[in-house]
Amino acid sequence: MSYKRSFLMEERLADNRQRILKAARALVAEGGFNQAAIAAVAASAGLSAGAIYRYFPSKAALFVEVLTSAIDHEIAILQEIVNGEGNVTARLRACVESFANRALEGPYLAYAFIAEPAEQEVDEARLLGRIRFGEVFKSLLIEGIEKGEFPEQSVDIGAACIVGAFTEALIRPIAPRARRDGRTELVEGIVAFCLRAVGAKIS
Amino acid sequence: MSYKRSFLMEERLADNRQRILKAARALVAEGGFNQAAIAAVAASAGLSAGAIYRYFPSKAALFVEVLTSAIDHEIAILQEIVNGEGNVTARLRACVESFANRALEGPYLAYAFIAEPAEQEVDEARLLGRIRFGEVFKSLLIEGIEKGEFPEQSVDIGAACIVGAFTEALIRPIAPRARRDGRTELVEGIVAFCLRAVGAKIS
DNA sequence: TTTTTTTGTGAATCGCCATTCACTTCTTTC
DNA sequence: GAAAGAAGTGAATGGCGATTCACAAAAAAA
Repeated sequence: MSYKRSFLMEERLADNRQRILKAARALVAEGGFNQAAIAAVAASAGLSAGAIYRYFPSKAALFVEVLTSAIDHEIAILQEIVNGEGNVTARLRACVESFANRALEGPYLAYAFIAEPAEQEVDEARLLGRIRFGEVFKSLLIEGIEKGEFPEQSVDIGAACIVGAFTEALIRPIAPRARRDGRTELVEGIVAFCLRAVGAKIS
Repeated sequence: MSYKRSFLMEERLADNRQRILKAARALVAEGGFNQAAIAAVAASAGLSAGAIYRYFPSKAALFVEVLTSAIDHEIAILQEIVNGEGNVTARLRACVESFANRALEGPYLAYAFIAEPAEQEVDEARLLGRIRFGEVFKSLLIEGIEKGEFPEQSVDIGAACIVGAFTEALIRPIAPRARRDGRTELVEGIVAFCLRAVGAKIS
């Protein structure tokens, strides 16, 4: 009667799904969303174009998942830092540094995830991601103010500004095909900006 | 022999061109680049689709011009402030305020100009615009440091961060269709953030 | 093994718009 | 006013790539 997938089958399917996601991410990483046509993703994942649609309802859905899972990962890393040791200022610094360094690691990927135009849905996912990043910083700001490390200030706006600030500063060297020298200075500059901006004592 | 356009004819042509630009801007303002198909622009300008191509080589070129001229206008306003009276801190504040207020005035337009996905060329123009905005702030930063109003700092990075910060903070309430209450607070929050960030004395 | 259900294939379809172009209408020249 | 040139029209074209679909291969049920 009813069809029951064997365990191996289950696994193979799950594996296919993962391979599709991985292929998509890789293509985005090397050429942005443009390079990542369904046909290309399929080929790179060793499947046919049609098969993709057994795993994802649409191209947009696929890329939303690619983006979202990347963001999840990123957020997890930041969250770990936030929950870690040290005073708030140090942790804020660590967050910005960490994010910036990883972004500069894989330029195109970061560009695509931060700024490259894509379909509506992907864009919405991106906005959501930014908001989530904002939340992380917001929690730091709140803690910092509570502990007297930062002066009273609007945490919502501050959080958004921080995200915007380092995001923008990162995109410039990333976007076209800029060199990566001065990377340390860049990251340090961004960190300094953000720390001053929140009113941290030591800059 | 050779055809010479009468003065009236010249004028009518120039007028058409302007009308096309205006129509395009209006469409973008009300529905983003998506709403602004060539056919729609043409209709709205009282011309046929084909006619557009007598004035602009391509859709991209048209929108690049729309965007660029809007940016020019914006830059001119900021430049005026920069060249004006008062200490650097005050002028920086005025720039941010002025920009933010205008952006909140016409939400969709600002969104389109700051963030909405569009064709490659338009995007490049947008990046260029951001850089130009950056230059304006950079000049303020340099002056501020010279005059001792701001501490020593990386002006390039700082300028980029400022643009990113207020841009991001503006987009959140703008992007979907947010309310405009708390506008004053928003603008004030952004200004405060930026002033602290550059290390201005009074915040 | 045969039947049924699921998964995979990839060429054909389809939608979407910018762009073109054969033609009409208006301007200028003679 | 007629001829020649320019501007305007809008339906047809063209390209692109996501999505579908008729069919094939593979897996589970019988």
